[in-house]
Amino acid sequence: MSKAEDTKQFIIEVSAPIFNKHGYAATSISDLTKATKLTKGSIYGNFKNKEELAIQAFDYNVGRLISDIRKRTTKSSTALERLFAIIDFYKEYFEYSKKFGGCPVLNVGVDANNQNTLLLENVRKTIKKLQGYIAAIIEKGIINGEIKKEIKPLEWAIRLDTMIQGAVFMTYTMNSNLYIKDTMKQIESIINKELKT
Amino acid sequence: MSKAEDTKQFIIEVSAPIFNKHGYAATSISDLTKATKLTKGSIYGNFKNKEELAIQAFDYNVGRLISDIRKRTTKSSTALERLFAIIDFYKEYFEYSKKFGGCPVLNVGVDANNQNTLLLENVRKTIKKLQGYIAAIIEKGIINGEIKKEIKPLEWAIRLDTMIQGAVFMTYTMNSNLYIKDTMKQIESIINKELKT
DNA sequence: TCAAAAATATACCGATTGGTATAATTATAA
DNA sequence: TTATAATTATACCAATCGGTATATTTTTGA
Repeated sequence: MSKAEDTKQFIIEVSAPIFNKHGYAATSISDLTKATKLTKGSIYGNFKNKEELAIQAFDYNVGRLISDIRKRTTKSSTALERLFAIIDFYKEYFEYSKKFGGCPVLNVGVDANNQNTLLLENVRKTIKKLQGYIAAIIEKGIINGEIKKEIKPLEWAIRLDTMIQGAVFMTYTMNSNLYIKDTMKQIESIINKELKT
Repeated sequence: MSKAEDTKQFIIEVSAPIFNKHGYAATSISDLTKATKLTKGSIYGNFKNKEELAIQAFDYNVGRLISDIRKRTTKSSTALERLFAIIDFYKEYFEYSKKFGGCPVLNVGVDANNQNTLLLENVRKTIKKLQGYIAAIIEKGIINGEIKKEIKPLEWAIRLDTMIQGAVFMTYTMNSNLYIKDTMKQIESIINKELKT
């Protein structure tokens, strides 16, 4: 990586939690020059404008997030174990996601709505990717005979993802881990009662 | 109501959906003077500053929301019917909440986090009020013998509310009613299977 | 080593921000 | 009806906004 690519990556990494925490409109370029100790020239030399940087910052955040989820799940071999690995991951998500400045899917999803089409489109892609990933695990479970064959993979992936996002919102807004912890227990119970063969 | 009180109320009503849709930072005073066709003097004559107006706008939105939920639920007499009335209310929430500029609890909850303490505090009060309201219905259901006596009212009220908020987030972010509709069916199933005597 | 190229810093742009002082207008109560 | 008070409009403030032109510095490859 050249010096310039280093700088570009550095700007993204420093900007990502700031954008995520404060939102697009409430993050000024001067917030970013202060945090990076670089100047406007440096930032605008590496990014066309504020929007492009915000998008790359979001992509950086969700890239790390999805990579970490994959790492955790692929440690397990069976589909059910992988599902429970995702649940376990989200049990610690309140602490984990603080380094991003909060949940990027939730924050940018709400922030970009009615405000920034490109950012919103990237959030939607991320959600679909996550749901597709969970659906694939469920599908594998059905093939392996771990999960009931009448279960519709994507339908249940969406259902679980929706519950998780609700828990993340409540936990951050109320500043209490209670919501995530309880929801994850609830999901475990649902998997055992309704999905498991 | 005096002429001045009329103006104040008018400013709140016009500003409320704008703040909710675009967020606190992304809403400028000039956005509000354009929408109200009033001037800065008029707005600052009625409100101390932007924050005070944003808080009153939020309170106006959630006031209407909670009032409408109460109206719907008190039509029914039994606890179970009231729970299902709330579920039915949220089935139409995507269309219903558009007049607010989206869900005020979700939008302001995310927007105010790490940004505006007073607004966030009002969101928390609203969430607690809603959860308390649902818990009271469940409690009544237990007393009436409609709901299993081992059910913990507030625990389940929080659980249902968390699922609802997740569905609202997903529906708005993905611009699809699918999420709310499916989650409400899921909640109906949970009530029938786990809460009902 | 050194010149060309790339990256970063500086200085500036017009526009807009939230907010205020004051002038003009309107409502209110005697 | 009229004087007073309250409200709304106008004109302005310094600060900040996103962005750019250009000067300076640093990196790169021959």
